[in-house]
Amino acid sequence: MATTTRKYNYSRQREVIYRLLAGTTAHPTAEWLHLQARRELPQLSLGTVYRNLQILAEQGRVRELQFGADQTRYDAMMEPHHHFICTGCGSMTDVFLQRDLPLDRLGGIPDGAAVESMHLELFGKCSACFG
Amino acid sequence: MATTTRKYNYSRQREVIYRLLAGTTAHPTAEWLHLQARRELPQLSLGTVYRNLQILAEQGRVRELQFGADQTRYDAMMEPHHHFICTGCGSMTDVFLQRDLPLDRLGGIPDGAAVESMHLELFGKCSACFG
DNA sequence: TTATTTGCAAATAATTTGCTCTCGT
DNA sequence: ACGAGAGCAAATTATTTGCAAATAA
Repeated sequence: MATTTRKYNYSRQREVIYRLLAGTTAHPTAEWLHLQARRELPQLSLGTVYRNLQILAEQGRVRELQFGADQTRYDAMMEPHHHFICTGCGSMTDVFLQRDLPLDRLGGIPDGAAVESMHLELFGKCSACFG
Repeated sequence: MATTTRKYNYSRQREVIYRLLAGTTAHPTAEWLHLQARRELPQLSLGTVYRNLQILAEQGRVRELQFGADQTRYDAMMEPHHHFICTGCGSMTDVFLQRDLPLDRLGGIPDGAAVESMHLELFGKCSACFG
């Protein structure tokens, strides 16, 4: 398979986007990043934001997150971790496992399949949305 | 909050869609369901499929699934369960936990937050894609 | 100077919606 | 009869892409 490698030049836009993403725990969308980044780079286009988020993901500096929402969210926290998602306001909070999940307690993993990573989604109400 | 209730009439289209979904473990997309259902209901439109999948979800008969893909997938298996997702071919397999996950091993759940449900995503290669 | 990146605008693709008509009760 | 559901096409929305000009190496 042609895992065509690729060369990455420096780009100010990309670093601004990355810095913003690394500086928040809010798991923002491309649109939010665009809005923020424009305070520094008023010409920055949304297309460029998307392109750079893709590149950052290829570089392993950023993770794309999906959950029942319409927009992809991004995360610069690359330590393995999981998420608590508030079903009230949609906010995502990082959750860390103190020990690995016991894979032996899982049934139904297809024969011969190799699990490479896992992501736990916890749904509920955050304190602001419930108490 | 206005959880506006709603009345549901019987609809042949809806039941065909549900039956197809309940009859497969493949976690199909709206498009696949549309294609299949049209063998029985040649006039069925894709919009109707989407509308009915939404209603079925409201009724708690169907679950919407998202994972890094572009298309939403649907699942009529409503027992709590989790998923193994092949990063090669994108197939999803149901995974059942033999015991509940030990929530006490999780760190970082925001104070005062109430976890209501969880979904574990396991990523890896299925036997066809790796061996 | 050569490949990469940008900004802009136009193109995609999945999903939703408006409208009129038909069906379920 | 009356509201719920269908079909169709047009509209939305997030994301991607083509292209000419700008930038990095």
